[in-house]
Amino acid sequence: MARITIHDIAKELNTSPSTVSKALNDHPSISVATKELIKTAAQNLNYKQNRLASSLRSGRTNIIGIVIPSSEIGFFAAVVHGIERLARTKGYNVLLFQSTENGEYEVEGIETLLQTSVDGIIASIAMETTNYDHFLEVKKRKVPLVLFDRTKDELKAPSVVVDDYKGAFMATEHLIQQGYNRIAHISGPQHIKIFNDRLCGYVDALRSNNLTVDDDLIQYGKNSVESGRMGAEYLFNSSKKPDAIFAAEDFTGLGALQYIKKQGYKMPEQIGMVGFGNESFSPYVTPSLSTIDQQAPQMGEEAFNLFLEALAQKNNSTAPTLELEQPKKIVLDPVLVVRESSDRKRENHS
Amino acid sequence: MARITIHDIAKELNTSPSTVSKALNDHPSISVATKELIKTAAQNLNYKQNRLASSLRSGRTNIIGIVIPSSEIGFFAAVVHGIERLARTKGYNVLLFQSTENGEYEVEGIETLLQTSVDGIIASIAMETTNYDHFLEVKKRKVPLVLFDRTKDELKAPSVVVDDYKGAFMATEHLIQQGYNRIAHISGPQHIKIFNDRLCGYVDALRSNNLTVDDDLIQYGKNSVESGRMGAEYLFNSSKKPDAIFAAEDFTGLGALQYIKKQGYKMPEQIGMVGFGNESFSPYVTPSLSTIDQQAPQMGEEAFNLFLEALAQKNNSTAPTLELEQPKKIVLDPVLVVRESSDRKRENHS
DNA sequence: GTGAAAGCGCTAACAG
DNA sequence: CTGTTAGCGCTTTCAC
Repeated sequence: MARITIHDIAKELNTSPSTVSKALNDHPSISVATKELIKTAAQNLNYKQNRLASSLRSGRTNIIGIVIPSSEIGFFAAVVHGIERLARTKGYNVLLFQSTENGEYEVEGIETLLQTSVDGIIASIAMETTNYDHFLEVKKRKVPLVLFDRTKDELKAPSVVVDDYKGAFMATEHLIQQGYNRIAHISGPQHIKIFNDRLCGYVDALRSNNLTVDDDLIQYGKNSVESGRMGAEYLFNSSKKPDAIFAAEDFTGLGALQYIKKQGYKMPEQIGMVGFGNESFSPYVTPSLSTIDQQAPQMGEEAFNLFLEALAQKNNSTAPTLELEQPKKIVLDPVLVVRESSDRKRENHS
Repeated sequence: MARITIHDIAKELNTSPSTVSKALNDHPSISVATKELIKTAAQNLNYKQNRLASSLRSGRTNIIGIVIPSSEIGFFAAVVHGIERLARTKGYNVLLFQSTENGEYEVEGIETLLQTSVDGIIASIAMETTNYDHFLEVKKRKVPLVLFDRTKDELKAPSVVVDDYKGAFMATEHLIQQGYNRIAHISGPQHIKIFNDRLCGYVDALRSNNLTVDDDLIQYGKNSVESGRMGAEYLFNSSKKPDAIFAAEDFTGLGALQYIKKQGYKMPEQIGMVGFGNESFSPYVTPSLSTIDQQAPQMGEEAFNLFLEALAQKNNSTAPTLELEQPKKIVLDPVLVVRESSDRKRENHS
């Protein structure tokens, strides 16, 4: 009645456990006939491999760990989807951790993944993280580490990001082309690279279009609907009201959008707005929110591919892993998604 | 340079592996002094437990498997959050599978969880699932199984749901109280219990308010924005136009809402609308969508508690588990969330 | 092409 | 309170 093991199958067929193991793993040195025999017997006995035992012995789990801030942020959920979809085809399963932007939870998550002997870790760093020892630990244990979106160059891990600078530049220039010229920016925490990059893209787009950069038009929010609302409130109560806002991500943009609507401004006629991230709600708000799409599913797939590369490199230990060389960094092209909130030229919204 | 094991610690301290193991696990039979000693040594050597070995030996993984249709549906993401938050405090980790509503993936997911020897499985059944053998397999292997939201009574597993009938009744009655009287319903696949329950709640609310139930006002959709749009289109092109819609979930509601807006109807003045599920986008659409909140985080916590109960019952094998008795079923109270799409009496929207 | 033997790292009796 | 022993179920040399 207890769980069926390869010993049971071996006994049943008067053969040895090792033969059964090899047969079930399609080892080349087993004849097709016995493989057949063993596989059907396994089916009949309703045998299920014990992966713990297998992994303990072989040193591989075929599990890849993912650490993200939150799967309630559509972007991360979509990246995970991309990873999973590809991982499945390669025989990998996914163990998911959410840090909820909390540094300690992130440490715990990494710890657990390491204890579980995952074959690799793909992560996007939590907002609150300031110490990176846990990631260094991953590298020290020679577990392949790949970062995406919220990366950290100092960790020298292969990574995949969208070109945040370019995306911000595109968003800002789009607003300029729509005829807005007092464009404000609500950014995020500057210790996170992507928000700084987006800020730089915004600034450079203004400059290269001969618009002045006004510090008073730059707000620093915390990536929430609420902080977007507050940022907009501040901007519109200042002496230098903007006529458009580029928000560093869609949640902030949504908050700002709500405030602007509430104040009775017409959007996009009077005020324009572009977000960043193409969140799932963005097409559905009114006016629908223009944004920069970050190519989430691709990002996931690229991240998984980087993991496979790192794994191959690790196993192929003929080369002693030149730690000196720069890790591979894949930069995806952002895509501008124009919706009602910035489409002043057409004004084709209902 | 290789991974540190308890043997290394034992050697270091001239003691035995078993003592080290016990100390690290806070076994009562070890003196506080040696525990102290061993723990600091472990820290210094940067020891990390090998959970595979531990689990293989002990028979417990402290991992709980979750199978959901998709974490891109806010409700499921929120339930998972609820489970995780509680599980963490009890020393459990979560292994997450998404079936993407696909029956085969669901089978694969369950299979993998079983192979990984998770201590229990919490699941919500995929739309496409019609065969339940994989869930029966879980029970056969004596792995505690808990279902939530998309449950199946025949599986005789403990479960937690929101009172779907009551929620639908509340939603419909709310529309009636707002003065609507030709209330349509866009439902979901009827082989899924919750959608049938919601349909019944709708019907009974009409009846108990002396409104006639008109089959032509009932549409059967597939839980997507698109199918909501189509359902609404059909209803508004029929000879019997409704003046309100109760949608079986928010995605459908959103699609219907979009169609209605596009047609130029004023909402809620002319047409009222209530959804179900309180998706993350629902407060942000225009008009914001009234809905039934399903208490997702609570649902997650209750589900985890049911798992703990089942586990306790399994271990406490003095009683030979009366399979005859009905499994525990927790029914949460739904909460009506009134927003702009149905708030005709106040009409306090911007 | 098949089987015997060893052991992955840990925990759980049990003896001391 | 500590140490010895055995073995979880599997994979992997290495003989045959």
